[in-house]
Amino acid sequence: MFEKVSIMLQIRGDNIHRVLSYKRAAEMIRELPRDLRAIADDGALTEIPNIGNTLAEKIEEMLDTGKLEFYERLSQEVPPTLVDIVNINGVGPKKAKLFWETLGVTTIEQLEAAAREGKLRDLPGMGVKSEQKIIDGIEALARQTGRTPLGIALPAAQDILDELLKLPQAIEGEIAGSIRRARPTIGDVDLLIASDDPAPIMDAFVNMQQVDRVLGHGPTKSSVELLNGVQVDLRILPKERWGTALSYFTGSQAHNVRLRERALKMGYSLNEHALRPVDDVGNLIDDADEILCATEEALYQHLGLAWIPPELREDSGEIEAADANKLPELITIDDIQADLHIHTTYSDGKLSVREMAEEARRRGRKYIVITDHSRSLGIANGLSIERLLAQQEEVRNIDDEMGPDFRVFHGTEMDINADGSLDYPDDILEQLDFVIASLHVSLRQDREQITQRLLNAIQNPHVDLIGHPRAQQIPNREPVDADMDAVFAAAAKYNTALEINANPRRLDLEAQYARRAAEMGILLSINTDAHSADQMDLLHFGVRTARRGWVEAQCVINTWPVEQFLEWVQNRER
DNA sequence: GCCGTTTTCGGCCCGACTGTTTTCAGTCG
Repeated sequence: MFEKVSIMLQIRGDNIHRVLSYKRAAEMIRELPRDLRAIADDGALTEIPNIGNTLAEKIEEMLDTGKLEFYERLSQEVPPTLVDIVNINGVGPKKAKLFWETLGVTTIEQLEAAAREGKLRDLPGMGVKSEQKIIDGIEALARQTGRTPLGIALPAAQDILDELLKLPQAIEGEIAGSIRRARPTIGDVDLLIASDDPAPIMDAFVNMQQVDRVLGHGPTKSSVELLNGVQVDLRILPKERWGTALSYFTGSQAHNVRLRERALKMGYSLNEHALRPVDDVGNLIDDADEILCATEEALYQHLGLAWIPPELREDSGEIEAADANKLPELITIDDIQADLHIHTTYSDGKLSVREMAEEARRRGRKYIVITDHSRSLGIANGLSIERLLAQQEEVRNIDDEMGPDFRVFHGTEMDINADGSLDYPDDILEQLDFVIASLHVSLRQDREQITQRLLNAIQNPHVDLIGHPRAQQIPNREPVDADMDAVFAAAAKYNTALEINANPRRLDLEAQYARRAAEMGILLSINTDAHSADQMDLLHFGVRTARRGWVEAQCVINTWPVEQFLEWVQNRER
């Protein structure tokens, strides 16, 4: 609602900072790891950054009545459907207002018809090209499938970058933007290349075979839309400006704004090229030399800050932490000792127990747990109690064969059934080394039921870990509607760990929830949930997600040596 | 509309590219 209001205010011509206030509030609310209602009940709405008294009141009104009177009134002045028109690439609030006031256009359909009839070209500031651009933009919008999952975007971006880096003019390159920050979904791909001769690289870029249309083509910046609908932006700057360029192009925008504000207070204007000295009122000092930063470290140092890992750059406290020298020591992929969530041909995996063990060992893991699906999940060939016990024998044998330096344990990924019961009885769970409980069915139950199912699992003394707790699938399946405050409270109380599932289709818990869990002292576990050997290579997505959640190694149980892991599992059951 | 190592009032980051204009507004990130 606030995002919509923000755009409507902009069309109306309100003060841009008021407009941005609504926009920032909307962004903040979207990323919250708690229910807005729970925060409101605590009277803590204004503790959310960018939410002041006015917006807090509006939130309360919406929570109480389901409506916002301010929006209703605004809708009388500005047709809400104009918001859709602003979503067309190349159309902003000014053009939307122009089309509405001169032609009475309020919907995308009307705009497309007007454009095709050639009615737009004669409007002030418009021309034939602009008219065609709007038609293209509407067609592109129809093709768009929304945000791209990180798991798709990252390898695709790497392919394009590798291709461009083959050119002799390219010195080095990096994927920047939200991919570098490891957001679970990506709006567009941002690439940065260092070069003193950008033109040939730009030309190669806009002429790549997978390019559908060129959105912009300049000497230092170009944008294209690929045939698959993904937008890719390329920036090229000289190597001696790499630090400011990479920082700028990594974002987030909110983080950049904070850095630039900080630079101004220190007497510098910061952009992607350099730091430039300014006077007291912020005007550039003409004859002063600019300060170049060849590395991000140098830039942050000039700003009096420790280097901030990209995953933290969301203006969610990282600048304050860097200022106080209290940045977390983020977990790295080398910290991971084990994979506690692995499937085999016993259920729906592609490889045998032995093959998965060998693949895990080859990738440097020190121990794994075999966790196939439980009996009720027929679609995944879930294991009956008999098959589960037979599997245990095989796991024991393979564990023996592989020697003391690589351990194979036996567990299960047990379903939390729709009625809230667990899929194996306690006397069976007791015999397993490690128990994951997960939601796979009846995910659209109401909040009370879903929450109770999760609590039932968390409270069972044999359940060690809740697998992919919110059961989301990116980009299509929304998370379950659970009371996460209650889930976290129970996990803390019963010392049950929560998973960060590394598969890029899940990334669940998401970062903001992982952060909150870790702050509450809840243990986490980053696992691949691998059904095949190559899925074991997706581990880094889970680690990146954990890093976005400010997670340090010691609160992730599979960073522990095997002895510590076993001790924890055994002690917590008592 | 938010917010405070200068401020409870008066600020609020910065630049590239396009298309329409004769110097810049609009859009985007």
